Amino acid sequence: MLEISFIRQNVDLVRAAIANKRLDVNLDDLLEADKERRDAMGKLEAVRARKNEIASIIPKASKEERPALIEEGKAVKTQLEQLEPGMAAIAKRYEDLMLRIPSIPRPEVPVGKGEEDNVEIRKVGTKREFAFKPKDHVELMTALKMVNWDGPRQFAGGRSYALTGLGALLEMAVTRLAVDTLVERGLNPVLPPVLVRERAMTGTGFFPLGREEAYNIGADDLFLVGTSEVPLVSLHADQVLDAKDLPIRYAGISNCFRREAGAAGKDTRGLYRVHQFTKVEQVVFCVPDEAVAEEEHYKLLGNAEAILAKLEIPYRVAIACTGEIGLGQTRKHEVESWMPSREAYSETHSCSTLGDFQARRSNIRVRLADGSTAFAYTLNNTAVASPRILIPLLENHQNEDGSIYVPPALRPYLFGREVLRPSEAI
RNA sequence: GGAGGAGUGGCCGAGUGGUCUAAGGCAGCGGUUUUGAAAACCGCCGUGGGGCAACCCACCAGGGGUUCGAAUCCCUUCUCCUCCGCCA
Repeated sequence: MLEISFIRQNVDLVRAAIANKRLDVNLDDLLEADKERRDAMGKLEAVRARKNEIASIIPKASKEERPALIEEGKAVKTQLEQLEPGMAAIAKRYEDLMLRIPSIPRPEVPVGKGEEDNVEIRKVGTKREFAFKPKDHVELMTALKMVNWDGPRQFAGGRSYALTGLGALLEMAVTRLAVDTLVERGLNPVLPPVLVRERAMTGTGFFPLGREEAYNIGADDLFLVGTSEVPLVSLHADQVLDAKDLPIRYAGISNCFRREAGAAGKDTRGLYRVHQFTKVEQVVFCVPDEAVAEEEHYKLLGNAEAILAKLEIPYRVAIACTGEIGLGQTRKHEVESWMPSREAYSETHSCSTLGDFQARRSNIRVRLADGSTAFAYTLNNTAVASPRILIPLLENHQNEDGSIYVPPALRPYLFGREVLRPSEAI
């Protein structure tokens, strides 16, 4: 969410952000609603002022004066009752529009429409040249008995799966490797709730635009989160943080649930795009200072890269163009891991700065050194998301016989195994 | 799930229908004093909105109601505490 006075004073900037982020909200509607709201508020407040005035005069008035004042008070009350529903409707329209106004992308973000306009920053590691025909993760995992495909798709629906045996251990291994790496780097691990109220979804910017993407537990008015960013940011909703305690850095570990509503029929093979997955997510709260936020942003990116290095996965880093960054994001880097079966670098991590966009919606403030308050800045980045990360891990580390090389960093979490072999599958 | 109690500014806390325009304390900010710091003293000090300004409006967990007037009374939702029940 942006500040309305900022929007009024920077109409062109906001208009450009809407166009560049390819959103369809109409800024003129908002400006009109704002004008209407202020006009209506002026009228309403004048009546309320009179109401308050009468209420304060009555106790001091003589017995003779009172009846007339009470009569006027009643009239004023009737007037208020007539004005208030209109005011509520105007305010509702204004608020609905405000929730759809994006944050302003930072200057370094390239203007563009889609993925093809993202700008590659660097490639790390070298794509492996196979001396044999590499298998994809579906074949590899099936041979290693790492996954049960058919059962879940029958009883739980499309895009469902069950990780079994070494598959289950491997997901826990990459998860634990990521958590341990982050804890060593000063992040505080959190196992948060994944079932949340609407306020948390709106407060973090996923609603109203992403409503179709979330599972709704209708009977209890709760939603399953698509990322632990939602509960982690909400952890400090309605709080005033002390600047001395910042930055706060969390490592959230959770299951994530996504309906993939706009992706019907897309990436249906294997474990690339699924409805439920496990993710370790980094979330940071810092003071509202662009330089500090930038430093934190690159630290988060560095943490993700350190994990990929331990997993020995080749990847590239790109800065996402305006058309590819979300409503609240002011800057986003994607980390894309090399996936041999897709013959492409595909997204496994997403590192974002949101400025005070989420903090305004969630009412997260900071008390600064001079005693004043301001909205905090928030940032987040994936550390590891599984099973998607298993795709580059298994495909890049496969041997001709279908066995899998285990990078040393992962071995302590896999009973010391250096190789996973189909013949030893559990 | 049942019964009872509670929710007031960054924090603690007073306030049971009318100068509440929310006491007081702590914390914070500015100053005096000091070699420096602490202490003491003086001043400032909730958030948001409207207005050039004087000033006005809203907010006492959320929503609704009663009243000329609500932090205060009523209904409802949420959260916390105590006890009981059920359950991992």
